[in-house]
Amino acid sequence: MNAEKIPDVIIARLPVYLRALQRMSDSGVKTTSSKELGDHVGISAAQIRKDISQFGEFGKQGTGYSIPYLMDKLREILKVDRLWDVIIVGAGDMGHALARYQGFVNRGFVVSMIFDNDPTKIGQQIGSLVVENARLMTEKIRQNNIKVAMLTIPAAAAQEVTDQLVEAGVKAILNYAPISLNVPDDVKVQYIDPATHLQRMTYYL
Amino acid sequence: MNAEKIPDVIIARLPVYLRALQRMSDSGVKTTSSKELGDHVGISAAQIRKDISQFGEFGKQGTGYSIPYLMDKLREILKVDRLWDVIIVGAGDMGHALARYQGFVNRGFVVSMIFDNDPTKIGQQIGSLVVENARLMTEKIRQNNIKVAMLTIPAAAAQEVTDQLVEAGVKAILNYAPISLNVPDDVKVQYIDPATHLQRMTYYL
DNA sequence: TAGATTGTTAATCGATTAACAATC
DNA sequence: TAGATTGTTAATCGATTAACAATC
Repeated sequence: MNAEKIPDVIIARLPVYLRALQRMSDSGVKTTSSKELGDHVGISAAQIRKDISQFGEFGKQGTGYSIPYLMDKLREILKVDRLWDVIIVGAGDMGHALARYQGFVNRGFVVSMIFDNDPTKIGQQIGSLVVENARLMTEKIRQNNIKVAMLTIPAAAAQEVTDQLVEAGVKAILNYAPISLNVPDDVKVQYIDPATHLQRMTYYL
Repeated sequence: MNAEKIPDVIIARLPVYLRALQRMSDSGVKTTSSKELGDHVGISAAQIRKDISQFGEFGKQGTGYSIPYLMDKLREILKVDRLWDVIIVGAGDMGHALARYQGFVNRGFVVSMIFDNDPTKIGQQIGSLVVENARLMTEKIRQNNIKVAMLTIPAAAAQEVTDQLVEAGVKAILNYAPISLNVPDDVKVQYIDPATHLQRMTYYL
């Protein structure tokens, strides 16, 4: 048990390590070193070792880390050694793409519902899901104890819907709307805004 | 003129400031303070002032910042006071969603081409674009002097296509494939991987 | 054993915050 | 003018790197 507060920057890197380990594992490799893993993800070996050692002694001197073992440990730490039900709010193009994305389930997530308030979209089939009426959203969130949501609606509606999600018990929001959200301290938000990400690179051009 | 190297973390925050200012501007506000802007984006007033002051004295004591003026300056700094042609590689669900996204053009970007290597997709119309043969990609990149690309292909093909993009002169890649890319120092990559972003939040649940 | 690589400490480097004189 | 808020300095805080003893 580790009582120390782990810095957010370290937590943010762990999924990247896990993703790289998954790829090594897929290609049949069983063992890696902090040097090799660091080369893969563009981070120094010292930092990799420091990050991992926050949670225990998962490596062996001389031989490095067992990939399956380290993956298990990282999954435990990140709490993705289970399947989280995730909802999508907004059945536009982005909502569609996420609903059909095959990459969630082996990384700890299942899209279990998708909502919209547009009558022409409600009832529509997307993959194995049917678009549900947004008016029922908070009720369904509570019934199914949903903690994780992805928000793919216009910026103008995003804060209001966020307030509903939070009120219904959602604690993690992946926000695709191009706006900063206001949430209580115990609710986490991650932002995905392609224009913002592009603007982080043009400075260097 | 500022010869000092501006830290990457500051550059990464500027698009967020710009986005918040745009929203204030849209709602008719003409002036803001570091305190108010900071409240909007969840960053301390001191940090906002420090960040902005790296580039000049854009505010006025007593009254704060003129929103249109500060937006102009941030756009100049980020080089989004112009329109960048951007290509999409991969015409799957995500490529579709990005090709039809309306949020680029007023933030400095125009999607000008989309490529795929799947014969059933080549020739397909998406919005105002037609899916082009990936075999022509490097040629078209050179012809049109493309510097920015979005990558929405499976992880297995991502590094190979990245090498082609780099070889053809692309300097900024927004990568939607769930894999870390290897690029030269003068090429920037931003990562968008919804599963990774979700995994950054489950730790806290 | 000899070589390799971890976990950890101490040193360095960088980023954030607090405080306030300057000034609109 | 009086109040508000900037730009900037110094202090604090936190993160990264380098180095190496421990050990597989």
